[in-house]
This record gives sequence, C-alpha cells and structure tokens, in this order.
Amino acid sequence: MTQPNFEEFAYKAIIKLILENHFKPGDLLLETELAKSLELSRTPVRHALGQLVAQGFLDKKKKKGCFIPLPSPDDARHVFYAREHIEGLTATSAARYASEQDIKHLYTIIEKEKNVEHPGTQEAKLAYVTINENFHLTIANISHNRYLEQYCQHSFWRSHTYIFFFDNYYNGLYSNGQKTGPKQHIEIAAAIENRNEEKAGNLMRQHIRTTFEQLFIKI
Amino acid sequence: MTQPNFEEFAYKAIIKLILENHFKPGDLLLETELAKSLELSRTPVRHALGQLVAQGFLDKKKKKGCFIPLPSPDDARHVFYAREHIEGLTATSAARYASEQDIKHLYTIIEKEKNVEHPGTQEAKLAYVTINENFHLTIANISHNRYLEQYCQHSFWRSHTYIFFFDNYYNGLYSNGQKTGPKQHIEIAAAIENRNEEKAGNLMRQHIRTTFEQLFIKI
DNA sequence: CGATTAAGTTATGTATACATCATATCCTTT
DNA sequence: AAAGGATATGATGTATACATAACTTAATCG
Repeated sequence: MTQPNFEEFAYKAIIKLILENHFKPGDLLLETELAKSLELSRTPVRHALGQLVAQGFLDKKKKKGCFIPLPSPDDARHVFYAREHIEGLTATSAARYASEQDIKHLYTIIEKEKNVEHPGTQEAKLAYVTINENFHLTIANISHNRYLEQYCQHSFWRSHTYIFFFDNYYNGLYSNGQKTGPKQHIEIAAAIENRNEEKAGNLMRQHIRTTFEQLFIKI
Repeated sequence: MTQPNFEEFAYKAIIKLILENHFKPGDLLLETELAKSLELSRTPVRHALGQLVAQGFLDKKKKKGCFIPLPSPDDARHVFYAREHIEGLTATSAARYASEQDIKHLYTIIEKEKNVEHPGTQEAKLAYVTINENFHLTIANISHNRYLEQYCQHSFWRSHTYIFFFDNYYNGLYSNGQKTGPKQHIEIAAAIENRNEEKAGNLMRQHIRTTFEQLFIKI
C-alpha cells in the first residue's frame, strides 16, 4: 500500500464525516472550514470534494459550494430501484465466484449483526448500519466485477440518507431496521454458499424491496 | 444555463479529445500539456482530470498521472456484462416512461444511423460510434432514473475502447459494426414505442450480447 | 415604514510558486 | 562492457495569493 497523500486523506475524512452524520441533507460543506478542521490547505480538500461530486455523493451549485443531497420520494424510488437490480446481479455473480473464505467472511458479518448490543439505541443503529453496509459491499466485492461493485457501492451510499434519516423520521427515532435484516441476510448467504445463482439474486432483490417498503411504509 | 467556467470547459474539452481518439490505451494525459494546449493554468485542468478519474473514465497512478484505461479480456467481459444488464433496465424503464417526443427523438437517431455516408471508412466508423452512443444514452435518459443513467453512461464509455480499438485490431481496420446495429436498434425502439417493457429489456440485453460477441469473435 | 440598492463580507475559482517524487541519463567503478 | 549509483529533468502534489461572484447588511430613497 502506497502512502496516502493529503487528497486521499481528505477524501476519506469527508466520507467518514458524512457517514457519521455530521451533516444533514442540504448542508454546505465549505472548503475553508473542512481545510481548517482537517489542518490542510484548501487545495487537497477542494480536490476531494470534486471527486465526491463527480461520483455523485455530493451535489454542487456553481460558486456556491458542495452540499449533502436533498432527499425526495422520487430520488428514493430511483436509488432503491437501482440498488434492487444491481445488487441482484452482484448476488448472482457472488454465488458463482465466491470462495470458501468469502463465504466464511459473510457468516462472520452475520454473526456480528446478530450480536449488536443495546438494541434500540442510536449506537446500535449506527452499528447495524455499518455492518449492513459491510454485508452488501462484501457481496459486491465477491462478484468479481469491478463495475457492478462500483455501482453497488455508489447506490448503497446514496441510499444511506434514507436508511438513516428517513427511518428516524418516519418510523420513530429508535427503529433499527433489524426486523428483517439478519434473517434475510442468512438466506442470501446460504444461497450463495449453495451456488444457487438465481435464488441468490431473487432473495437479494426481495431483501432490498423489503427494506424500501419498511422505510416508506408510512408514506 | 449558467456560464461555464474553466473547469467545465477543460472537462468537456478532454472528453472530446478522448472520444475523438487523440489518445490510445495507456497514454498519459499530462496536466502540463493539456493546460498549455487548452491555454489554461494547471488548476482547472487538474480538477477536470480528477473528475474523470473519479467517474472511472481514466485511471491514475499516484505521482505518475492519469491515463487511458488499458483493455483486457477480463475487463471487457465485466464491462459488457454490466452494460447488458443495466441497459436492459434502462430499456425496460424507457418503455414505461417514454413520451411521444422521446420516441420521435429515437427514430431521428436511427434515421441518422441509416444514412451514414461513405460506409467502410474511418470517418463513417467515428460517425457510427457517435450515433450509437447517442442512441444508448438517450434511452438511459428516457428511463428517468438518474442512477441508471449515470451507470449506463459510465459503462458505455468504458466500453468505448473495445468498440473502437479492439474492433479495428481483431475485425480489421474498416469494420464498422453496422451489420447488427440499425436493425436491432429499430426493434428496440419499436418495443419502447409499444410500451412492451419486457421485450424492450430482452432485446437490449440481446443487442449488447451480440455486440460483445461480434467484437470478440476471434478471441 | 418598506423596498431597493449599494457597500462589505466571505466562499469559490484560478494562477502561480514551490516541494516532492519518479524516471531517465550519465558517470563512475569493478 | 556491464552494473550500480549520483544527478538532472520534468511531472505531480501542495500552499498561497489574488480575482470574482454570491450573499448579507446597512443605508438611502420613495
């Protein structure tokens, strides 16, 4: 691993801030502020922000700045539709290419998911969201398709706002979305383990549809 | 439309250079050179290159520079697999959401495709590739799903190398890939016009599979 | 008193100077 | 003559100064 430079450092630091919900939708991420808080000049920060905009994690208005995308019902439908089908593909491919070790890794993640402490608290929810991300992105990685993996990662992150904020807003502050999580994850892992490509894909699509429906059950 | 700034100008100029094949796979795109030839400072050029890397149109090695992605058989399979399924989705969605005007637009593109002059020349091939891109990205746009559109655009552009270079290399300098193009494009447009979502998706997947197979028929 | 406009403030956009690292070249040494 | 290392070159990476445009606030006018 080559030594990370400041641009990379800034990039990862900003993503971390976003995923840890230091910002809410619509918030401006100011180059000046970020540079000061990360103890860098504006140059690498600006570059990192540019990357995040190019990848679609942030939106931007010219001469105004970069900001956390504003959620909308339409956007939510679009992200989850894309996720449903792309992750269907990653699950199918994963069932074909997973190694013994890959499958072990999946079950390790599921074990962690079962054992999240203090269920019902905000910490538990953050832990759950992190583990959930790990599960989905691991399957994308196992698919051994760089493109699908990239699109999966992107759409997952774009759906993060909805998983975190909307869930709080619509389903109560302490909903942790675990009702369906581990059970469906186990079924998906099993299908991958059994090399059942079609079933893995179907279960994954169903899983993401369920997630979406639970989030927006009140809308 | 707001006035484009230098970053945007550089971004579009570089894309134009790439699509017009001023570079070949592996070529370095030097900030210094581009800045000089575009008569800008390195700053906006560097920013634009960063965007292109973030979007996956260019690869990058640290402290080395940005370069046109190197093709490989694995990579080709991955891109076309991703394209096949993502564009299957865009075609399906397009069949659902296309307006009268959208469909007219599609047929306009097909007309242009039929009337490419001097078939068999390199100019005709460049024209064909441009029109082909237009057809596929238009359908992505009609899908009305920002995410699918983005992924479609990305995977299409990543497959550009193969459509342009490999086709020359493996199938002769003056293959223009038109054998299946217009015919299948017409069928897809018809399915979209008839609101036959499933058929549109199937035809699009078949079309991209055919493209792939014709490109790599010799491998 | 309200609205409009003008000045001030602040963040982004751009150019440039400098630091750092990768590579190529040439010289030295065996 | 070949191998190894010092040096030169030129690119990227970073900081900073300045230009520009948007927003804020205050002052002026109707």
